[in-house]
Amino acid sequence: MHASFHLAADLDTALKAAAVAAGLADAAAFAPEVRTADPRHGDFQANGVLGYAKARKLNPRAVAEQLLAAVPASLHDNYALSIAGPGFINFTLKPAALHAWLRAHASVEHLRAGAAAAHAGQTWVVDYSSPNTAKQMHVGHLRSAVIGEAICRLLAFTGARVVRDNHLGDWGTQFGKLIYAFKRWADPAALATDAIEELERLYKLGNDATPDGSPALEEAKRELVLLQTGDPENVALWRKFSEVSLAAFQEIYDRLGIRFDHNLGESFYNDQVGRVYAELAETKIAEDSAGALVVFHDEHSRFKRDAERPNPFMVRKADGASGYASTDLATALYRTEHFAAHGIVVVTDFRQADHFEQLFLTVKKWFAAKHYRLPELHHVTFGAVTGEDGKALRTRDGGVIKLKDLLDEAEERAFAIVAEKNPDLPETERRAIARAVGLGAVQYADLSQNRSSNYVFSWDKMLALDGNTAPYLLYPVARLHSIFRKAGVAPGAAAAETAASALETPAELALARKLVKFPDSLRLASESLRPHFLCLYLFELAGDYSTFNTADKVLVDDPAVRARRLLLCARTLLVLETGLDLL
RNA sequence: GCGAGUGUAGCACAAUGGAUAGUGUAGUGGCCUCCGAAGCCAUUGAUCCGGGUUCGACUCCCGGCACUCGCACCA
Repeated sequence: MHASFHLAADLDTALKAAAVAAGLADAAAFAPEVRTADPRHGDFQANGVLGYAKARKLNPRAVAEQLLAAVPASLHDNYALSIAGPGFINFTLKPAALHAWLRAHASVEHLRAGAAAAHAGQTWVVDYSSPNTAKQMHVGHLRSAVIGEAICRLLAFTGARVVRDNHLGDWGTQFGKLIYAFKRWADPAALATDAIEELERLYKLGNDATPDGSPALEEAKRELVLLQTGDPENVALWRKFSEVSLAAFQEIYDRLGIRFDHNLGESFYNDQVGRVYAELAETKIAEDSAGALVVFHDEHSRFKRDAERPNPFMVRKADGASGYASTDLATALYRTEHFAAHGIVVVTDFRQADHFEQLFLTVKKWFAAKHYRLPELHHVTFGAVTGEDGKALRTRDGGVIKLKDLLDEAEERAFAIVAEKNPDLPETERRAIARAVGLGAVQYADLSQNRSSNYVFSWDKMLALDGNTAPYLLYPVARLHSIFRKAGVAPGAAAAETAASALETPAELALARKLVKFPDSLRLASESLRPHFLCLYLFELAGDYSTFNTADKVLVDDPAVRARRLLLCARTLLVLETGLDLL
């Protein structure tokens, strides 16, 4: 039945053609606005008739009738069409069409093939996680990593070449301080056992020992100059800091299923900021202000200069040093030129919104002046993680929670639950389940909401066995595998599926209707860079499956009924596993 | 002070300008000789306030209020 993957997109195309065929005035301007519908009304609905008719003083119901009369006959094979209310067009898939969709989408390749249209042939650079080296990752680093990775997977699944880039904070004054502290107080034994922990201790020592105006700070600055001018000892130390840090980060990334293509930190752009200065000065985009090189965006009400708010975008500090604005500018250029990025996505918390807005404004002016191709620029923001009291999440004694400890606790808590619910399982299996559920719960809890406000962290809620949580989604996966074990067939075995009879019961039809909407949820999630649309879809699918599973027994004696229910089970399992794999 | 983000049931969240604002938790009442009850079914309860645009507004615009955050050499 389906030439393409998106039923909504197909309907949109069909209605546009129908508008022309029906000879509607100004048919080219008609936008059908097809979207998934509330199941009470059908599977898809077209809302565009209302606006179109209103603007031209036509009766919307009459326009809708003209459209339906002009629609290709083949559409009626697959859908029941109706006009409702003031002029909505409703499309309800016929059971045979649902059945055909199920038969046609037998593997993840089938799902991927159609989805690839959204970002086909494009290169997207995604900048996420991006911690500072010489410090451990803490709870504040969780969201960028989790959200960024989900966005990468969504873009890749919809056809993009994705460049995962970890923009490490590995350069700047703090490394002078760290070297200063390292040379004085480094503990070789501690370095051998837990290097990142020791580096972090030295980092704090270095900070505390070098207050403004102190001789120690001057000494730390000299260490930094030595580093920047290639002093072998300091360069070697700095390299060691990076290596130790990356090794520690990778342990976390492994647990979260993240593997970066590049770790192009700020240091990588150290020798590229000169070009930024030169081009911004030459094009008069940047100007001198109190000795610093800055860009003003006066034409933008938000960044307009006034007595209270100078609002500069500081490209080069008065002392000649580069700041993060300059490296970020160089980074944007590198990603555009070297990776030929069609889009750049930066995933950081919302507090950096002003910075990135000014950065993007500057990039636009700069690229336009130099006739560089401008990629799509997206800043994906999210709120802070807070405790249940609404304040920043901290340990009991007020310290910062290490990401490693948080992930450990997630696994332990999940293990306790698994041990209680399934005491009969062997230890190794309980551990494996606990890892999947615990880590999955942390990631899913983060992805399932689209909050730019703060995110309240609650162990009880994220590990709850019901509600929009990872355990709730993993449960039907386990049950489905169990059913196929009992049935003695592999999910998706083609021979068994040909025997399937027509879908019949309300629960079967509801489940099938949900399954065919998977592509639309992917489109929504990937185009808006908001993974929670996919989470919501999977949650609803899991619910429809549970209802089906309770209402209709799969392993019944009638071979045709059994075959069609196994077909439904196979596709549910496929979509659930494919969807969860993207998160 | 200026700017940004966020305000949806007791709590936590959803709603791509569409039809009667969805879900989870908590509360109440049902469902296991039956493929995993980590489940299912039923039920009570909400758009911060005031204007505006629109055939239609949680959504867009204007003005308040509340909370969080950002405002020149840290990233």
